[in-house]
Amino acid sequence: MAKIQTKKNSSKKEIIIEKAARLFREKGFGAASMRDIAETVGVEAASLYNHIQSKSEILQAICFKVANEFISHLEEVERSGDSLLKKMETIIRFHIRMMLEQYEYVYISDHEWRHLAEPYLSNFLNQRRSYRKRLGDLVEEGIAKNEMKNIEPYVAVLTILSAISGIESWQRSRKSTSAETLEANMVKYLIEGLKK
Amino acid sequence: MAKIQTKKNSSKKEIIIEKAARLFREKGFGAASMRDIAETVGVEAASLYNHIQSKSEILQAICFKVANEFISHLEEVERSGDSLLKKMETIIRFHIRMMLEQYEYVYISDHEWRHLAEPYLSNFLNQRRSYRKRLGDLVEEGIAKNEMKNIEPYVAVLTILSAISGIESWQRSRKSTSAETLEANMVKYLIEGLKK
DNA sequence: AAACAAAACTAACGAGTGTTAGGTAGGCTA
DNA sequence: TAGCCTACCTAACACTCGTTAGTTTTGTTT
Repeated sequence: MAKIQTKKNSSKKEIIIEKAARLFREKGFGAASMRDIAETVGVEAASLYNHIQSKSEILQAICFKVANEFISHLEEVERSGDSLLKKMETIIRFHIRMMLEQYEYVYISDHEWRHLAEPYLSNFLNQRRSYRKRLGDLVEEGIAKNEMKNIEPYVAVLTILSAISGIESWQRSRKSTSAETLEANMVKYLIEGLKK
Repeated sequence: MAKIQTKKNSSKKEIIIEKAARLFREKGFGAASMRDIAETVGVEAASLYNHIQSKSEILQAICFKVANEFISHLEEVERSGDSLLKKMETIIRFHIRMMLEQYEYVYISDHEWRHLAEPYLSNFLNQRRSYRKRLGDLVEEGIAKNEMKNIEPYVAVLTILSAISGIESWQRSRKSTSAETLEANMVKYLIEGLKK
């Protein structure tokens, strides 16, 4: 019998994913059980299966939602007529804001993707590799056009993306430094370090 | 009955920790079972308990070994008479080399510490916070002495440490870029971005 | 050869895992 | 009102988990 996707169904599914995301981030994918998720949703574990097909499906939904957002933003930036340094800054700011506004989802996509089942795992890694390659091409062009320092593009991209992903550890203690200060200073460091 | 620590005993314990580290890194602490570890050691799971006290103990040993190495290196650098920029460069290079040479251990200390049990968890986080604070003080002094750009010290430290920890994702595909290129270019990016 | 301790083994424990089967209450439509 | 579908429930299955108990093998020392 085919599942009919009603409004109620899809919104409950979204609630489940949202609650699960919180738990996956706090305890890790493996340590967060279906019974844990069910409890925060306010339902028995078995009832979750009226809305989702498996625990894996939740992880897949989260990882690919995030990946798609980054890819489509990149395509938008690539089409723009900005300078290469400006393009990189736009991308860096987008990453930082995603990390601030969609913390749970981005964190999981960064740290729990290894628990994806095949073929989603390979798929995810291919998208990731391709995304980084395209960022590297932007840096390479920026160097060629004398906008940027001669830093090996792969290493520059790795440095930038890793630095941003470390905002995760700021999220746990948001007290002393504001989000604005964080964004402004990290952009300053990463962009001025890249600028010729 | 007190356990007697013979030479054989301690070396077998080290083997167990080494093999476990590999598995913790590959599958995560939660997903790597004692039976997995036992298999790679070439023994039954129950036999592991002749050498270690618990699965947690393995994680503790790894995390604190790494933490202690970083702390004692920092103390050495603090005592040196180098400029502040040079001090930071020394620390950055040390972090990168640790990431290259003790990949498994450093990775686990970076990513699996959340599975530590109390009171080790709090202890670990305190050491981490104190370490970052001391790095921040170096940056703050570097700014005051006009050696460095005025980047919020906490953000600068976060950026540096996160960037380096991202070398993890390079380790998985070591083909195109050599370790030397990686170190040289990352140091260049992080130091020149910091230099006034 | 006898004695001893270290380190391996088998077997099992209690708890927790994702998931399925089968049943029931409540609301919408014919 | 009768039928139907959705979303919940309880109960259970077939594992796997870390760990312990009790026993046997192995290797060294007297």
